[in-house]
Amino acid sequence: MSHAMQSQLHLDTDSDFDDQCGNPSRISILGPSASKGELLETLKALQIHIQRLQDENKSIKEENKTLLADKPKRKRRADTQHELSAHEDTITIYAPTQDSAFLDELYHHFPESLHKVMESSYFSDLVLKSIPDARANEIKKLRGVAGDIFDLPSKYFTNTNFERATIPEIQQLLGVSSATNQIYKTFPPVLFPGLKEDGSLKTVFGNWELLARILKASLRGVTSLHDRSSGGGGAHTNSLKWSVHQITPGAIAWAAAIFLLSPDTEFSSSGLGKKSSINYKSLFYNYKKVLVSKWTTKRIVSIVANINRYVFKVAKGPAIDSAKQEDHTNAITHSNRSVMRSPKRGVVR
DNA sequence: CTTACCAGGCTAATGTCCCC
DNA sequence: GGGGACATTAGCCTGGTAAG
Repeated sequence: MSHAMQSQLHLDTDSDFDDQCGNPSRISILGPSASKGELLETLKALQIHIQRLQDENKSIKEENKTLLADKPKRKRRADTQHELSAHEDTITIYAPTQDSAFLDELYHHFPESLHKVMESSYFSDLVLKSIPDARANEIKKLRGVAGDIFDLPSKYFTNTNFERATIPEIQQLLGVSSATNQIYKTFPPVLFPGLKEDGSLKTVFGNWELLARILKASLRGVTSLHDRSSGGGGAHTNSLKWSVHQITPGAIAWAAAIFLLSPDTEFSSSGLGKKSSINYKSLFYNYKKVLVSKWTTKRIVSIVANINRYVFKVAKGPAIDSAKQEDHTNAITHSNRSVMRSPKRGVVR
């Protein structure tokens, strides 16, 4: 999977795309005389393959995130490199723990020249330690803009200890009836358009705008939300560093985790909320399962297209002519919009 | 005491604007 | 076009807090 790493080095995403999709050698597998049935068969196989690749891509991104968080970017860290070579090759990779499995997987994604370094306990300590750290930074960033994302006063979120459980609007989003009745659902109203729950999950994740805002803030930086006529640059955003050009089921599932709304003040690595006792980990897997299994359905496809457009389309120059966005997802966009604008969302800021 | 997490302040990187 | 001023970003550090 070194390809994913290479693509970090250059930002020309289009050429990547061409490499994979327009590669003549792949097409020639079929030969010029392929029948319609063969073509369809191949197309089907390719679609399945792509789906699998997207999933794989997601986990690689997760790994990348960790690694990049670790990479000695700042000068300060440079001197620690010397200690490494002197370090005895303590091998902690073989213990059958989850952490070790993770490291083992990382191991295979790296060039051989780095393997020695990776076997040092210094490396594993650093990697495992930086995971909560990177996550904390991400949460910190999102808390700062959570008010914008949810259309609620930002003071609800900037202070982690704010009594979010007592706020009626948040109770509605989470589907709890009162501050004392804190039983959380796997699919709370906030995941549905217009906060209308649907047990059959026919409309779940229909509130793509909310998910898209979370993902955009996370991937493109907080100011990308306000869509101002671009003030300045800034260090590379997460989407550049991770070479993310489209969202994945895991990304949506992550954005859907309702941690920001919950009364929890910290995101424990166990995936369990301390105050709320929400099992975020199982929520994540539930959401991901639904998304992956329905990834090719018309409804999810249009949601994904909407999110992708919102997050990744660069709104350069004057406002994009809405007529130009005419395509098959347009109808869905509009219908969703009208549903989203329910009276409940008219909260003053 | 150690570990895990987070907030706030700061640092280095980097894109855009604007004036020459 | 060249080169700062400026804005903005993620990452780092420190210190506080809570739990084991």
